[in-house]
Amino acid sequence: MDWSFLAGQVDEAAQRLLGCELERELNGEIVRVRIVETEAYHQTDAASHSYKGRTPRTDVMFGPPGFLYVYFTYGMHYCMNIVCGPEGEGSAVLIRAAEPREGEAILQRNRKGKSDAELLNGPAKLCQALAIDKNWNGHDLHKAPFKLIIKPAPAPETIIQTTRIGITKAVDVPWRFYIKDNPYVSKP
DNA sequence: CGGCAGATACGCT
DNA sequence: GCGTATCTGCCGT
Repeated sequence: MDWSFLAGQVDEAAQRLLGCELERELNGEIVRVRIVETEAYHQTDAASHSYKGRTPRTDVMFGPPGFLYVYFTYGMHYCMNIVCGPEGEGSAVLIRAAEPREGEAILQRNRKGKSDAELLNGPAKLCQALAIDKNWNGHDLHKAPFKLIIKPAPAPETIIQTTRIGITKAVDVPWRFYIKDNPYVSKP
């Protein structure tokens, strides 16, 4: 697979990831979801974990695209990022929400019986639904076993660009992107 | 349905 | 110590 579509500017990569599918294998069963909401984080951006430089925690963000940066927050939640941008630059795209495409029953089981629009409409919910935890931090998506793969897709119809959610620094940077009128977005 | 409190552990000061 | 790229349950409309 060619990862060059994520190697440019991180805000462009965040938009290219919209519409792409994530396919997850769980106990031999397939779960497939479509990304509908993303946020970009860059090392020159005070809201980014990479802002304070390369540390053991943020190291993977400075690597090449196609790796996962999974962090733990609020004492109980995981959030999943896809490392983007050129190697050496600390940038990644947070996957904030997705739309169920296949294996909805499995998502529901992982999400305490929630269904449809409440399965994947938030970064920590998405990780819970797809069973992504700290063991996935630093994971190389290029390599087998492919229990998680990403399938590129053409750009969706209309992309809305706005400010990011839940941050206290660089609050005006408009690096949140989502598919217009999509009911699976975390917060329209 | 909107607002608020509480949960809870880790990285960094 | 402190702040956090969040979610849930509980309260009131």
